[in-house]
Amino acid sequence: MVSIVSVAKVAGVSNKTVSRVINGEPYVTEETRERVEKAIRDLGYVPNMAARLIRSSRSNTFGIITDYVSTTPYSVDIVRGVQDWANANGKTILMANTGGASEREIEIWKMFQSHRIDGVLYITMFHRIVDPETGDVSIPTVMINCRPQTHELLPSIEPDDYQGAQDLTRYLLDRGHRKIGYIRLNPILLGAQLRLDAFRKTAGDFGLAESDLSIRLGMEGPVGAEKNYVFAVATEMLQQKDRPTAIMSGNDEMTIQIYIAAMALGLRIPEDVSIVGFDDFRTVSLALKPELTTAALPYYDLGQEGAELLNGVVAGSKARPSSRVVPCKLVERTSVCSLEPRTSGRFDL
Amino acid sequence: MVSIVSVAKVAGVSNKTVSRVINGEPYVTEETRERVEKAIRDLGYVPNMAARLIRSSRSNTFGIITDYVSTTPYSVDIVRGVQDWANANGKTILMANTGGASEREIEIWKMFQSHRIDGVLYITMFHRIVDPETGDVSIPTVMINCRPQTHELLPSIEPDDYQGAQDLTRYLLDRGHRKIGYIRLNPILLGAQLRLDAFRKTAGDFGLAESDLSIRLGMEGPVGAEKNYVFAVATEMLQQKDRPTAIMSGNDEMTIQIYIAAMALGLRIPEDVSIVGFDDFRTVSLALKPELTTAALPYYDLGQEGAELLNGVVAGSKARPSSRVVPCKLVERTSVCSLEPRTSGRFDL
DNA sequence: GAAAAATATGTCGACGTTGTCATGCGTCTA
DNA sequence: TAGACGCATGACAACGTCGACATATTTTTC
Repeated sequence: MVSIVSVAKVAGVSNKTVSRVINGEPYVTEETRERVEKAIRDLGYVPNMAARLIRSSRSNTFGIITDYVSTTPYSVDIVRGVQDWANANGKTILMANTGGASEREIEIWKMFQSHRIDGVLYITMFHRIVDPETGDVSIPTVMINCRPQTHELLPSIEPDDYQGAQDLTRYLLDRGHRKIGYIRLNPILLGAQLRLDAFRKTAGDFGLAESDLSIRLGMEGPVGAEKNYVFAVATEMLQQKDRPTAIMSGNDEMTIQIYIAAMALGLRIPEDVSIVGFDDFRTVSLALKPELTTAALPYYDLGQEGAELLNGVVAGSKARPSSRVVPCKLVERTSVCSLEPRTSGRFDL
Repeated sequence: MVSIVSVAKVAGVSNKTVSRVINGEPYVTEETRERVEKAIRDLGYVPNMAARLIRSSRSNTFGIITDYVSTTPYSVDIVRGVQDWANANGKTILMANTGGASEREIEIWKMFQSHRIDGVLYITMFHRIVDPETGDVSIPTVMINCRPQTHELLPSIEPDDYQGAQDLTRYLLDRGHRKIGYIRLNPILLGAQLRLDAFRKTAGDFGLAESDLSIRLGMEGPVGAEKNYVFAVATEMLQQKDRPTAIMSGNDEMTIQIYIAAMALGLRIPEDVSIVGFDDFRTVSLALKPELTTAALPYYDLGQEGAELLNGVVAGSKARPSSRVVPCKLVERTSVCSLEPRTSGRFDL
């Protein structure tokens, strides 16, 4: 392997001078610099990170730990966000996933430590509460899409499920819907409660009575093996003589069944029922016709901001280990219609 | 940072002896070994990979390059497959994604080189033909879910789209379907042609005439901004007086619209039309009711086998740079019904 | 019971890089 | 014109690990 020494030899300078050129340090003549650069090109020299690390003990590397339950396919956008940030800032990414096994997790932390990682991003594939099994390893850590339960407060970045559901509810209210159905997400998901709370509160604040809201459970049970009531619940909801004019659902996946239930009853969307989803699973939200109005989880941004935050922590900013929250974005498509002249301004900013 | 030297000091032996213990070399007394191990535990010593690499110039690290068009959400299972293999075999994974930019790609290869990566897995998120932009870097490489176009033949691992479509077609024929509709995938996808060919050939071999097959284009245009005719095409197909008894579609995403089209026409699935998909996007195939019979792409296996193959290449097995193909798996659910007593054995193994 | 073999441990240097310090040279200041 | 200063470069050590080799101790062999 061609090293700094061979370059130095070819360029006729000392290895320290080559080092200076590589790192853009001052005090090198233009002429020397060019000679060295030519030698580098000619030899195809590439600096050896391992050697660099061994001297400076800064690896410029972040580790990513994921749990990787791939039921929520778009959450990998978090990783993409991190990678893009890392790329833009000259960091390297080491990746590992636990598959849920906690012995595995301990190994991973050891592995990270042995690579002298600068910091760790602990990423879960759905929004939840977890406690990282760090073993006795301590490396600066930021949690993304999850939050620690116990004492040891690690900074975390989470999606704002509450605000997302609030926006969707307002969107429906704004368009004149006064009887709204809500089919709930599996309650073991952290987002489920937040979204439901937002829905209730927002509708309540607007003046709707609890009787205007039909709130029903759509799924329950362990992730990956849940019981699914969505089709039945939606069918029932839509058969009431006083049926809702709009249905909100826990996520886009559930929405497919609501669509099918509606169509099976001969109802048109959005003329007869308006429907909104949550998550913006694009395989679903764009494939449904009419395309689905939904709230996009800010996965990519979570990744970017998480990396940014971790970088701050590593650099030593004594940042309060607070939990930051990133807003969801309402994606307006064509699954909702206005029932009456828009009651404008009611919820405008 | 605690190093081998501090351990040696505590244990009262030379650093070489510590090294021996760490690497499980012979010629160490049980008693010494225990003393050293205790010192390691007490100090929380973890070997420094960088230093190890610098000595042995084997990084035990694989790099992953992805293009990361996240339109095909489950293809990240490839990465999971690689990671699990790496974990089981003590390798580390460095990840980077191009986002499609080729300058970026060249940078990545440089970066990999500077980490003295042992080999590279070049992974695309949908099945296609690509030529890696390696710059002038040469590292052992295996391509997964894609295939090189030009001269420089790199080994590759691909899903067997042909066999998958063949299995699905046989499945329908076996159940008595003799008039079958087919809604084609975007032709710019490599799988599109393979799947269509398999469908045509298999139906033809069985004795169906071209007139028994209605083959229609469902999508076209650049990935991410394609034109979508699926709903219209499906509606039209199902309105023919002599309509097909079963419809195959390019992928599960398209299938949603076929379901909706069918329901809108008052047709029941599978009693009036049977439907099969392709890909097993579980957000869709499990969410549709009735659940969708489809062919699962072997993403996870692609990852595993790719890593395995790369390992062989790195170890120097002069393996022919052949293209290996991994079978798709038919996932039987409830979207297909039998039209007549099963013509058993026709296609049995 | 001496030579040979097997076992147990240590010394030293090298991997590729960069930080520290030293040196050489030209230019400015008083 | 001597001393001070700024710039350009080099010599050398050190980071943590392990391979090559050397040495010391025990066991086996005939």
